[in-house]
Amino acid sequence: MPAYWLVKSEPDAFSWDQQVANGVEPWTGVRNYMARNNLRAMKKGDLAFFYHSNVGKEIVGVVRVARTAYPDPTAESGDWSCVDMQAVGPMPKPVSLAAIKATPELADIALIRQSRLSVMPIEPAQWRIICKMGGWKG
DNA sequence: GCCAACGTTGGC
DNA sequence: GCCAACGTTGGC
Repeated sequence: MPAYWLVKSEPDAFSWDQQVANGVEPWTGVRNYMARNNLRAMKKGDLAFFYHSNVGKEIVGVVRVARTAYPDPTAESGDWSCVDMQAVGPMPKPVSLAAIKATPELADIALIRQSRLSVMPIEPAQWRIICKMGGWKG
């Protein structure tokens, strides 16, 4: 059984459309220890929501971990990691931050509680609720 | 564009 | 090792 995650990207920097166009994409640039540790805990086949921060503020798609953590080639120094993400498909109905905040069952989600974290785990129950909200047929 | 939250840095 | 200053993220 796969684990579930949420990864954030500013669409101005790297958008869902680019992820889809590229197919498999290295998820680089994470420079936060908690987020890095989450990257390192990912297993091949794990699924993650792709969230657009700043612009859109909604979950727009689902990606799969295609390669587990390896040294981030974009890091000039330090002990940083990245994984490879593969686009699985778009959310039929993107799930907005406002909709997540308005859902009592999602009040504890890290997206709200730790708004600055860019890579975070998602509980299976939370994953199912968001999939339902977005019309995702997993 | 502002500002709150919060992680990181650096002086002591 | 503490903590103030600083920088960054990200919602509004």
